[in-house]
Amino acid sequence: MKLTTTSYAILGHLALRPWTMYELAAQMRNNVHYFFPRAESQVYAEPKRLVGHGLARVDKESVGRRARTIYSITDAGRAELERWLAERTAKGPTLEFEGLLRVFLAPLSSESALVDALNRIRDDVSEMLEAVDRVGSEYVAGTAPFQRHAMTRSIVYDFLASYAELADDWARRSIARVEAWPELDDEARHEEAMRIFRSHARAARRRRGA
Amino acid sequence: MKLTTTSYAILGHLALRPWTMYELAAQMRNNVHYFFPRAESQVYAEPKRLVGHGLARVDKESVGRRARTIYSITDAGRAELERWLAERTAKGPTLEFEGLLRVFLAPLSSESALVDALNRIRDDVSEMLEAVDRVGSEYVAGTAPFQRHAMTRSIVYDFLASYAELADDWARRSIARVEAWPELDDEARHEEAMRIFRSHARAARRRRGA
DNA sequence: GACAGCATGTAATGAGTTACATGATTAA
DNA sequence: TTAATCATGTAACTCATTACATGCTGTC
Repeated sequence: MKLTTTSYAILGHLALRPWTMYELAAQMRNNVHYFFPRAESQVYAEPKRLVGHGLARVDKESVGRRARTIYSITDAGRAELERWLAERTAKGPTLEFEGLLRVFLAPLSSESALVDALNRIRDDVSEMLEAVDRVGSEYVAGTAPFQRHAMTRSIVYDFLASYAELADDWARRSIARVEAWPELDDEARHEEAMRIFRSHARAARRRRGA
Repeated sequence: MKLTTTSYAILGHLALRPWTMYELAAQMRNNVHYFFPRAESQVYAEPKRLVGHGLARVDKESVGRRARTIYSITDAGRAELERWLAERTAKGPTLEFEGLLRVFLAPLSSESALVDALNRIRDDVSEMLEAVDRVGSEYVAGTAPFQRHAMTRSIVYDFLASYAELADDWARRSIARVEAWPELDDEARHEEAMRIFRSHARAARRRRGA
């Protein structure tokens, strides 16, 4: 029985309540999408495997002539999920960031391409910023679907919101830096870059001290 | 001719200077690993495809009886790379974060499992923090292999360092929050969570105002 | 009568990973 | 002479993605 992390993501959702795959796909899109993105086709495929392993159960219902399939967790599923949650995390966080690769390779192209890449990043981040904000205001209003889990959700939310804010702030200040380059000579530009390296080095020292 | 982003990552490195794949693998491990992670086997496979497309060239050298294969970019490769760099970025940044999924599902397990997951995250992040710090001090010392690209590299570095600092700060404060839970009643815990949501909502409003 | 949203998939493909294998060189 | 590092891959696999395809239901 080989389950993937995706399997446990779905199984975990089934432990919260039963879902149709359509609902679950929507839920994943709103909630875990920013730290565990999966294609919809996966969301539809996984539960069948879970059923095959006896970890989930299917119930057929219908709305008029349209069928809907409701999946719920079984006792075996709950046990397996608990086992997994007690396990040590397999993989550290990974980031995949094509835009940053373009910044990295920017000396090979033009400054305008660099600014374009940074602006494109801002567009992508602004979507995340909005999504995060939407979820946040649901919790503040007390209307979130899992309001009773507000404490743990606030931890996840704190990360996601901080991350999105950081990405946007970084892109903004970087665009400003690049736009200031034409006014600086080589020496001044280099010195300005060194300020960045040094400020993070200072932060690292503070961290080690604490 | 279908090239992947990985192809362009390699091609971009070849545009900086010729490399053996061994050197390049090491370079990727130190530099782009945190925003564009790829298995070593990929790094060895890609250049052959590039050669097949006429974008790179191989030269055989030898150190004693040991062969080394040096890859360099061709004019066609440089042109193709320029074309790609002018193109609009295909994919936004994505994060894959199993640890955060465990936090998300924490209500299904124990508080100690939650703290374990957060501590595991800190371990993973501390590696990144060290790696970033190592690279940063090379630039500060003026001994970095691509010192002449310090300006653009400082942009990439700024993101990576900020990100690692954020992740560590977040994990720390979250552990502290969870550890304070036993001293609070339900009401107080909920209120404490709401403070998090509200503080990011305030940040969002400021952002919209600006 | 049309369109947005509900609901569920399949087929083809592929990019990338894991695990392994091999051997030369150099510094301790 | 042992270990680290230089150097280069292959084979098998698998997880996941892209791109459809289909049809019902409720609402404007």
